Amino acid sequence: MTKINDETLRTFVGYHLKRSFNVIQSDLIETLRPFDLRMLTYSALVLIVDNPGLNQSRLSQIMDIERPNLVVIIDELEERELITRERVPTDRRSYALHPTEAGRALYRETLDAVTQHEAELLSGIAPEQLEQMIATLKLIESAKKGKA
Amino acid sequence: MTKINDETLRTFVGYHLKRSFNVIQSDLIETLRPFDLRMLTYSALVLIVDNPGLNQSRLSQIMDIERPNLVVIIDELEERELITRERVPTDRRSYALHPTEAGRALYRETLDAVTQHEAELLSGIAPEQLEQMIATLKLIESAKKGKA
DNA sequence: TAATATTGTTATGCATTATAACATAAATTA
DNA sequence: TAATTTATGTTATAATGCATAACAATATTA
Repeated sequence: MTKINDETLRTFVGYHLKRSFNVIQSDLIETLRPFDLRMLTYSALVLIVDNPGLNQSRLSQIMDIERPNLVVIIDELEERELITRERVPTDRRSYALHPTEAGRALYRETLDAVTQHEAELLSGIAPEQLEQMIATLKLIESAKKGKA
Repeated sequence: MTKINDETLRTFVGYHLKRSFNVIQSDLIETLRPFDLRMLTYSALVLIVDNPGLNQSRLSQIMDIERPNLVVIIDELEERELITRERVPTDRRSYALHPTEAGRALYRETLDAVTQHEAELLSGIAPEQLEQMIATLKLIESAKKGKA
């Protein structure tokens, strides 16, 4: 059971990002399981509650997924009566997405659960250290190259 | 074109991790494309070159993927004659994975390319700041809960 | 009005990840 | 030693994630 050498990969920031994200993702998946939500459906619900009336195009942009892939997510949320699709009078191509009362209730429940779980997972790390990391992560995020 | 509010999601460390990782991942995918390598096949190649003789079980552990999923990756690397599978005399169940000379050559080429691309992508960020972030990411990584 | 662009959708394919079941071989136990 | 259990690699299968092409309906632009 000799230890494996991953020092070469450790020279990459992306490797560290992926491995630490995996840890948080695993925890999040377990946290959301009792609510029968996956990461993407959860993100969509949160964004719809916080931005009532937005349409699917805008939502897919902020979520960084393609429009076709969002359709099934919205289908599921609508099927579960957590959100509604409403025709927009001024642009009859698009739907305005709104949360239902049940959607807002689930939002509150899950927000508490997710917040608590992440806080517990990261409880050994100083808040200022996390804040500083987030600042750096934002810099990386804004380093994005044009996708064309 | 009103701006979307994602402040709620921004309260989660995981959200920042995912978004910044997406940026690095996109860049990495483009960097590896000319070599006809994907992230997983690349990681496997690097780990095999750096740990010649390891078996698939150990490799799947460090790569955080299931054994069955590693098989196709190893198949591809072997098919391209970048690595070899050799029966281990002392344990005839497992294969010792070794890089070929072509595998080592590709390793050197890609390592240069990936290193340069990541450095360029992150050139606007102070190295000390990145180091500090990596230290925090390691803490998160080690916060992993038992998967049972 | 005619041409072009946008929104949401369907269909499709590929990559990633997880699980069950299995053959072979090794390790453990009775 | 014999029987049981465990480990390794494999196949098959399924769920999810993600990307592209093509389309109908509608809006915008030329």
